[in-house]
Amino acid sequence: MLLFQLQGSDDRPIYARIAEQIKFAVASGVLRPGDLIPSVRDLSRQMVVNPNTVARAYRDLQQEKIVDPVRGTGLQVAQGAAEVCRDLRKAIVRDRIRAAIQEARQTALEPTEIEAILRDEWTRSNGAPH
Amino acid sequence: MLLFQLQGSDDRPIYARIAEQIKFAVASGVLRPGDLIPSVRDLSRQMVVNPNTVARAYRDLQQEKIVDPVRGTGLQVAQGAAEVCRDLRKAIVRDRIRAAIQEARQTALEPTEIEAILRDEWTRSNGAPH
Amino acid sequence: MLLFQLQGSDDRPIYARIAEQIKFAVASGVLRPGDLIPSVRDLSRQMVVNPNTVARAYRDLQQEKIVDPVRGTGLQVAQGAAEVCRDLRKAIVRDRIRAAIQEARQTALEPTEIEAILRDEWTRSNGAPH
Amino acid sequence: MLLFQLQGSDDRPIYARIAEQIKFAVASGVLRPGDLIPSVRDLSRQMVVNPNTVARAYRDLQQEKIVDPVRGTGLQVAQGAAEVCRDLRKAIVRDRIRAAIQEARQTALEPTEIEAILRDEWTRSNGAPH
DNA sequence: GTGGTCTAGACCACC
DNA sequence: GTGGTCTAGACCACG
Repeated sequence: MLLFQLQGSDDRPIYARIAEQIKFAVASGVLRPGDLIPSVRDLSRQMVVNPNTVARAYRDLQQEKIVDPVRGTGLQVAQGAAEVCRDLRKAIVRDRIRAAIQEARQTALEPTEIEAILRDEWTRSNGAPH
Repeated sequence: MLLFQLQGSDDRPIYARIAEQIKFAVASGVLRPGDLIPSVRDLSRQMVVNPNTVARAYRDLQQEKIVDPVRGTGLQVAQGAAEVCRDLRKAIVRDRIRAAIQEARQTALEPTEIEAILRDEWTRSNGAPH
Repeated sequence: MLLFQLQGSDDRPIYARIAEQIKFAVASGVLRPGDLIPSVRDLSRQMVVNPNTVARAYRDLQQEKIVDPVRGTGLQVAQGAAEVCRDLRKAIVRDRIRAAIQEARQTALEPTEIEAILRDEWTRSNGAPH
Repeated sequence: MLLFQLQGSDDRPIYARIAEQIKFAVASGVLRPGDLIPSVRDLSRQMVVNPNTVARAYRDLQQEKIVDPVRGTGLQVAQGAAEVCRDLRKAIVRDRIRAAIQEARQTALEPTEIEAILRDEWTRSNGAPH
């Protein structure tokens, strides 16, 4: 059974995180083209979130053509979605890392220090994988 | 002469970016304990921003004990501020990088792919330094 | 029904008095953890004060972790807040009394005279309770 | 030699504290009618304070008839000043204590708790006199 | 509906 | 000159 939930500290809007989770589920193959995603009502109950918030996430997903409406049934993962999401996922990851590094540079920290932090955090994340 | 200005795309509030710039200036030694920071009016003129917005940033800096008020004169960098800001700066950088890596992991990307991206972006940032 | 209002003569800023009233309401149990505090707009209307002034008070309360934001809903009293506020209230009272006594001593008044004033004012305040 | 200096934490304006110190010196007999008070320049240097600030304090003292100008010489303590200051001193002390007690009552603390604090702080101030 | 941000401009106390 | 407070009103994101 699919389980979506909000992770800890994160100041991004809830609807964006919900949409992202769906995309990542598609990207990793947990959800495949043709699969129905959870109904707004179900997901909102499961996540203890206002239904409007889930609806907003789903609206965004429709606009991005990640999901298609099926009359009287629900929303299904669109045909091209898997590939789109895989690309998207990688691009998102890359963008965030790029931004983090760029910001680090702008603080006038020594490049060697930044590199040390990068190595450090990478190995650390290997040691205690989520 | 000190030059503060708002960088390009950044969705954080203006006052937060102003406060951060001051902190980084202190961290890097451009501003030292005892120095007066630019007056609200000067800085607001220089940055083309409402004086209240600068005032808000300065108020936050006071609460964090980064600056001290000198009645009728202005705000001066507090005594312990340099060290505090250096630590702060490093902590901020570290946190952002950690968050970026952690999110990358949560997307179920292959670790080797993440590592590749890290390397790639790091060298890329060296090639075209800020 | 909760009633907040500005008391008579007091040269402290309005936002500080608003924040203090909230704290005291929490300390005395009128507001309990999980309760929503009045909305910025409601309270500003009730107190005949600019909404920004109330917002400023609420922002301070957030920084002190007395209240937590619930996105799109309002601000609720934080979990640990009751105890914090009780301590705070007592500390405030104690500090003010200590300061008053200390200043009395510094004026080179006879200790017996100070003590007499203390007794006098205490009984007087009992006679005509607020 | 007379020594005036600013005490620690106190958010009242500097000029008010200077004026108060002069008054208390008169009340306690350290300064007597006819005595010259320090010149603006001397006192400002001694207290490491802007001369304007001392001048402001002296202006207030003149308006209250605590000191009289002596042409080409300076300011001297006025004739009736000693008695005025003694009364003033007591009134100030009394007012502050009254205000402290009144505020304590408004916080909805138990009267017994307030009384305990009063006793406690009074004995404490006896134990470690300034 | 909620709070958050920003602008504009007035007034004040202090030095 | 300095910062601090307050008002008025606009706009935005979120639920």
